Amino acid sequence: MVAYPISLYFSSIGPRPVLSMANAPERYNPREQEPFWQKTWAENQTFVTNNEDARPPYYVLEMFPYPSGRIHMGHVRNYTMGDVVARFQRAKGKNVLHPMGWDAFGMPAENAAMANKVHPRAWTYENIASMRKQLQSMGFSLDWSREFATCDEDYYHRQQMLFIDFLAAGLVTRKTSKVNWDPVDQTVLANEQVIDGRGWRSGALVEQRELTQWFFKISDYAEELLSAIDGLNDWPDKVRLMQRNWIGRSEGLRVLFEFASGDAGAKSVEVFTTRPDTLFGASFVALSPDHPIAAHLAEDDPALAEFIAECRRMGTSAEAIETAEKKGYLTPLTVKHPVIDGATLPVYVANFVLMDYGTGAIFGCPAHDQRDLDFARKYDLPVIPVVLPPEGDADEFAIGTEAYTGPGVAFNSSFLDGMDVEAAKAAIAEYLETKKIDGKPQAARQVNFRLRDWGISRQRYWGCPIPVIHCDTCGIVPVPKDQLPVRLPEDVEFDTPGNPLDRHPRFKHVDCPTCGSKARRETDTMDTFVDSSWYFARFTAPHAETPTIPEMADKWLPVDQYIGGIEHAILHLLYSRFFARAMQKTGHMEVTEPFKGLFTQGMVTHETYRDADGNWVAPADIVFDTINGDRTARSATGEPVSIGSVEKMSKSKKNVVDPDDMIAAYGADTARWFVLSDSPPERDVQWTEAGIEGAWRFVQRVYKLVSEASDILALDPLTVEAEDPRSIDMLKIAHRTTAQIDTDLAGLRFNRAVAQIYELANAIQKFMPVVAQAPSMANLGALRVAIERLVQFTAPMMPHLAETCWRFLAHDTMVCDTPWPAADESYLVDDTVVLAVQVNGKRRGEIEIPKDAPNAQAEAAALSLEAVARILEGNAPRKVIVVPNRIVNIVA
RNA sequence: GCGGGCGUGGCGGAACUGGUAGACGCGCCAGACUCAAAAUCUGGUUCUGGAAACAGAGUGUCGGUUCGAUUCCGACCGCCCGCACCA
Repeated sequence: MVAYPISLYFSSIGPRPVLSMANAPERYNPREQEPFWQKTWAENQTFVTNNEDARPPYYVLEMFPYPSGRIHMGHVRNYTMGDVVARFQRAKGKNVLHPMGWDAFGMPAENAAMANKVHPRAWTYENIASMRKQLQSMGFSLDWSREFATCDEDYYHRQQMLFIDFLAAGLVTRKTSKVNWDPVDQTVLANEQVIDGRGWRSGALVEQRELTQWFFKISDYAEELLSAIDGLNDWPDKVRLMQRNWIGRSEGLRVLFEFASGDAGAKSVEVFTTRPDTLFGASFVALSPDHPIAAHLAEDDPALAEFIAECRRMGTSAEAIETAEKKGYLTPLTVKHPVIDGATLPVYVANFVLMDYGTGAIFGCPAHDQRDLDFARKYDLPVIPVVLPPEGDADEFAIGTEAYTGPGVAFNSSFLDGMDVEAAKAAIAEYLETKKIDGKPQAARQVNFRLRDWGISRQRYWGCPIPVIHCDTCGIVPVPKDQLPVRLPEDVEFDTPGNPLDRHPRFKHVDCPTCGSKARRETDTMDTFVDSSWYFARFTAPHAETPTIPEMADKWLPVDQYIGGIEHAILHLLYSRFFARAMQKTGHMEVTEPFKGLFTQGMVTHETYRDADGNWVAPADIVFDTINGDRTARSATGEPVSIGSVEKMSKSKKNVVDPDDMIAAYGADTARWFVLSDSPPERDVQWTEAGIEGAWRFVQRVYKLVSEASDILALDPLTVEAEDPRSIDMLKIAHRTTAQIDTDLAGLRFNRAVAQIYELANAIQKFMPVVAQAPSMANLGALRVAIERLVQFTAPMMPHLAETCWRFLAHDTMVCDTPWPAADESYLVDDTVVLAVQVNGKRRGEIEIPKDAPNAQAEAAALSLEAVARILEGNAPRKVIVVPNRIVNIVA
């Protein structure tokens, strides 16, 4: 049979399309239909959002992609979910904003420049062009008129304006911080470029190096960012918890320890502790390798200097520091124990003490802190338990290999004995606050945050230039707004590592905007997290001369539904929350929380394959056989291939499926349906060939169902109305499905909505022969309701197929413009309910009784069951529990 | 190392707030249609025993709370995400 393109039959979306099922192709052809509808939507500007539209606004946003060059299945899944939300809300009568852009600055463009001699700009925009094409072939309801890339001059220009405003508002500061330094390549490395302590290109041992850098003062907002989490009710609890822990508010005590011996270059050292109640169990003091006292000691102690140097070769990531073996260097210093007269404690320099948390010095109480305990066991220090667990015995309680960190009462602790942990903390604080060392109180209570200021300086080319000039006379001078943007120069070389801006004379050497004397332009660019911290606001007025138009930002923000990967749960979301506050402070909008609803989706995974030599093999190059019931794989050339574990799709393991291939083979709708089916959206989904084929079959099934239904609906209705309860059953299912899908889509439980749609399709399929045989008004009416709803429910997920089907049902409008159907409550209630009957919690039968029947009736019906009587053996039940309309449990 | 999460048939998963475990899909088995195959349709499908009725077991492991636990609590095992310069 010749597959005529349906577009021949529906050559316009005008008011009178020609409908003829007689000539329609038997199978749905996405290659014809998908481009047709995409073109139709584009020509009609169906998804272009008007800011002035009177309908209630709804802003749905997916985390924008990095333009790596190809979309991957993770993108397909993420953007399909967002599109379902957008199309669903649109059908619900909202004015939906659903934009797309590109997170386009970043390291890969510079790496490509070094590897392939291609300019980062050219590389990036080429990637954007091909990815845009790919996304467009998916049929997403995006407003492409608002598209931008963060590397667009327009965008980074406005970002520089924001920086200048933040600087004026006191939200920016400069201070030193450590970076990974590659001594061979003479360049700063990202954490991911440090592999086992060595630079990824040079292989040289990485050193920590101090640089003066730009920071956003996010820590000023620590308390506010923490407390506002309580209001983020539409965020996953796990993300809220992660953010709380990241901010890490802790109440503790700063305690001065006076030196007893040795030359520290100071009279005392200040430590921060959250467990001052364990002070009587202290057995050492440890300083960060970056502590000034450690530096002072190292001046005359080459061994210590070497130890500190060794610590600095660990790289700067917390992960590297904390997973390294705990090591300490015993200094000649001792300190006086603050609460035990005459006692002294040794002072170590230890690799696990961080300079930028607390005071850079700690006291160790090994009995009640695991890290301290490991350290004490290693260096043979005393372990004195001072907190007794509830029901513990003070004479017998001892610490083995595990520290006790739970609740209890103080003991071995002089005047604290008998107090619980909280009371002991208060008592010791009160005591030390009144004592003086060197004229200062020995302790002060302090609220401390783990959250550090946000370092935004990057010594790289492909980022937003920080718009300031360093003048020897005037100091730091912001570039005047009328001289913005500070443009990235085009003529740069990537032959040598390091920052091309720093060796670019015309960029670097400028005159001071204030005094006109020779000055230096800042050559650091901004962290790409800055770019992604306000793009959601820019989408509300993407062409404005200013960063935002405040009325537009306030109209749309916060984003009603934000969707992206869990890997962004902390940094990106926290930075964006900070940015919203900073933008409010500087008058760019009123909203302080950028994302009202947040959804974090899981990854797309796939089996891995390796050939006999252990090389990874791509799924596209594999043929599967079933031998003795076992699934085996071989390469296209017949070589055996072993099937490995299921892992996140990654280029390195070649277990990737190219969305383009899927779209070419099955069409966008099938790919969309597959990524929504089965797996709950927050969980990882495994891509399987069987799964995609199942989705393809359902596409064809819907098409066939609708075309058959449209034939039946064209029958002449019987003039005599036959009473048919089956039409009522059909309507009940249709309305029940309506109610369920509404809840499921609103809650982003796409997999459940998919299951509902399958059930509706199954029911329609069974009902159609009934209608064909008895085409009464009631039956025809029920079929029309059911089949139209089936098409409407599939529309957000498979929009092209749904539009085609909608035409078959004699509509001359588009389904994407059709209001969402409502469930009729009267079809949702049943007169009777089926209750399970349990004996001792085990299901033994069921009873059907009227809904809301009295408990006594349920009990009587349950006891009259034969299976129940058999188990009771004539004995009276000890107890009967009736949960109305749910269950009866008999305790024998 | 620290913080967070996940674990249910052969497979993906469902189960509202502690109330019938396995909806729906995939796969498989049987049947229909076909010269045949594909496609499609119908039925079956947690495991063990049994012809069946039915009985027993069962939601990573071990234990606890409860009339009743996939759901709550504790310990453990495995996998995943983040850890501030990947995006």
